[in-house]
Amino acid sequence: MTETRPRGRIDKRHAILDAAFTVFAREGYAQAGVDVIAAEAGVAKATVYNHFRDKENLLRESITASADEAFATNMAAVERLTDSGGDLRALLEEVGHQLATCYCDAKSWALNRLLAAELAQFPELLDIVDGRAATRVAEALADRLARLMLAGRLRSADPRTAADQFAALLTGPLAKRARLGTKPVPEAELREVVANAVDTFLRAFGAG
Amino acid sequence: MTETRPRGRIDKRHAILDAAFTVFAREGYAQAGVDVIAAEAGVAKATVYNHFRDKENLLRESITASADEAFATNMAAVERLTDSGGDLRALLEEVGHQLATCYCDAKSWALNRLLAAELAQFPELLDIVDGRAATRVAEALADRLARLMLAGRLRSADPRTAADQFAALLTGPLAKRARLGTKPVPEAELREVVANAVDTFLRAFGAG
Amino acid sequence: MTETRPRGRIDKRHAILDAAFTVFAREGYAQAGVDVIAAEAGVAKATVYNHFRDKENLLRESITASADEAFATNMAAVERLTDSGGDLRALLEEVGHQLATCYCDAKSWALNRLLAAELAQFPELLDIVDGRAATRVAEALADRLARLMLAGRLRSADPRTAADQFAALLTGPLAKRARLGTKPVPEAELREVVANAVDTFLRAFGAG
Amino acid sequence: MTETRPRGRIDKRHAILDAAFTVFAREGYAQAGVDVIAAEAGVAKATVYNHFRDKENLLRESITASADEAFATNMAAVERLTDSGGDLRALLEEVGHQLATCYCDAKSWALNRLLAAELAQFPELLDIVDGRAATRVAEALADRLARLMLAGRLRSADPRTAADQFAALLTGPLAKRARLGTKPVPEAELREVVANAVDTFLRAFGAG
DNA sequence: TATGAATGAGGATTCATTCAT
DNA sequence: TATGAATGAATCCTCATTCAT
Repeated sequence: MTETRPRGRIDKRHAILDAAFTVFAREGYAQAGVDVIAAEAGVAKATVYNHFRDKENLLRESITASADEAFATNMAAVERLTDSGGDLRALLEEVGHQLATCYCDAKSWALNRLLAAELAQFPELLDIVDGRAATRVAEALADRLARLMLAGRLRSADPRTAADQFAALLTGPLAKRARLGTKPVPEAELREVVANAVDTFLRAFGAG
Repeated sequence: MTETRPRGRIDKRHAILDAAFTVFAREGYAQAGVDVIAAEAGVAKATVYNHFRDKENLLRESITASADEAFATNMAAVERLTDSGGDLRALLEEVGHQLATCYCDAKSWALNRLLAAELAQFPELLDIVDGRAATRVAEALADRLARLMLAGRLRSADPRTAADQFAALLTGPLAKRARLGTKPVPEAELREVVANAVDTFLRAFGAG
Repeated sequence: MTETRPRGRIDKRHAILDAAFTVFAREGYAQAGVDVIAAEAGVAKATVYNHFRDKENLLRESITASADEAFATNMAAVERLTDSGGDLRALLEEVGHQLATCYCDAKSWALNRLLAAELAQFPELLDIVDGRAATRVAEALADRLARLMLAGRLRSADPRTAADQFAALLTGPLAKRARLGTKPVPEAELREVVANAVDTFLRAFGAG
Repeated sequence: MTETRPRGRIDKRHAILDAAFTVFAREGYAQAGVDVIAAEAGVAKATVYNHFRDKENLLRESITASADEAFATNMAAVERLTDSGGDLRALLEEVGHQLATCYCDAKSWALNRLLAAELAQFPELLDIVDGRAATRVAEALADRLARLMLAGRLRSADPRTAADQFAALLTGPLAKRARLGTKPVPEAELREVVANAVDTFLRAFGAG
């Protein structure tokens, strides 16, 4: 009763963004109907237009929100890559596992597919996702690896290359096993992929 | 002049398939207009429907043709991975470069994006591409790596894991630099990616 | 000026129903274009679809409305068949004339032709027209004849048969002279048909 | 082997006409597809166009053939109305029954419905059917009734009116019971309708 | 702001018809 | 003549968007 309206506004905006992402991911931008999104959000079609000028803008905003969300979870994983002097392999596996879990989240796959789908039509979307999530996460990972190199826990090498390859060793095999996200990857497989990635990474970048 | 008509049918079918793939890749399945495809193929819209019952089927067939094409070029690359007793790093770099070139081909990116885009709507497409190209190429690569392991040129390891990781070390960094195929990768960068991939791969899987 | 909007909805619905019946009758269901109907109704094509889900449903509803209309006029005629103790022949001729006028109305012929036309495709249409108009009118006519029999003004006979035959003696010859409704029947001919029908009817069913 | 071709031509023409009438009656002119007709006739679509210039002409010709057929059967019935000095009621019932059987033939209903359906678009069709069947049969019936009047077996009256009413007393009730031809009329009902018609007819037109 | 109604532009698909063999 | 292929026009229906309340 204290905050009926200001809250309601925000809730509606959120509901629409959520619905939009869900529907866009499920049906693709062109196929997705604004009425479907409105229905899924529980509002009238015109309300969607009141909040987000047009369909294209709605896509942009829903992707932006989704990228921000992905950034937060990915960063949480990367930030755990802090040298506490313990077992490096165990640390990498823990971080790798957490990253892999992020990648395998349904919304993450959806974002990637949606991005790939609409990239040709809306190239700015890649800038949004890169600028808000992908590049920043990659840089943060490179930062952490650089510190491990400096600390002598990894051999000296280009940290960006190392970061890209670490990520690639996770996402490549995962994409295959998850059938681009259309199939859940069992925990055991996920751990295997992570273990293989870390093993190769350490053979290539391990100190000494 | 020698082959007026029987050729015509096949030519038309081919022209439509090509046009379809181009337009689907450029605009996405839902956005793509059958009239646009017909125009691009230089036939009447109804002719498209005579050859390919409906739009969905046209997508399936154009993806199938595209997968077959991709399979041929990728296999040509993998088959060069034959131990001639020479420098293994050079051999891997040559094969890696050829594979990387395949991946960076515009049609290859287009196929991947289109696949990602329509996967949610048409899951069978992934089966088509996997069954006709991806899995077969991966297996062939694993086969070649297995023989190198057997010959003692690589350490003993699971060849499928090795193959997946080799591919991942190429595609991951390439996807990033090519912005999922929307930007051409300069030859120098491509060579750098390949060199990095081979370097890491050899550190991880090299013999002795 | 008093009733700006709420009226608008209903007006539009009515306009569409009228236009639909006109166009369906003129061109047949399959040939009729929804755009033509919309234009005739003065609304946008999509508005037709907003009100009546699809073309088939629009046919059903427009036939229903038309049947209701026909029922009203026909019943008004039948209800005048009330024994006021006067000249029976004159009474029958008056009622017959009014019925004949109903039958010869352009909309009535149109309904019959449309019904015949689409019966093979949409058998339910006959149920609609029978249930809403034809059967009810025939029963009402039989009721009135039964009372005349009971009152001794007609000989005792099966009232339904008598009703059917009375109607047949009107519609049969009228259909011929009106060329199934494509030609107007001059008033003189109409009176002649009615007189002949009543004459035969009274010879067959007159009392004593 | 003696007459492969000349026969084949005629057979094909016939097959197409039959198929056309069947399909037109089943689906209506506009809805009927020329390919469907061709398929039903077992020929290629273009062959239909070789024989019958266009769809409209095919309709005209198939209706003409159908009208000729109907004329033959109806005339056979009317011609039995010959005063052999015997029981007039029995004679009328026999002829009435035969006529009723003609009317209740599936092709006859189909012709009537098709005619009603396309009358608005192709008014000449009514002239064809009238000129080739309806009017001629009605005139022949009037002729026979005139002779019965002259012979004193029926009272003197306008023979055309009598003929029209005799027909109407059959077709009216039959149309109702057959649901315009969509439902078969059991033999018992048919006999009842005929008996009622003859009864009324004889009360109205019987001698003395 | 939230909504129900209205719309115009567009898209998949069908079909009568023609052409070349 | 009989056919398979090709086509252009038409048609149903959808959908992003706007307007009036």
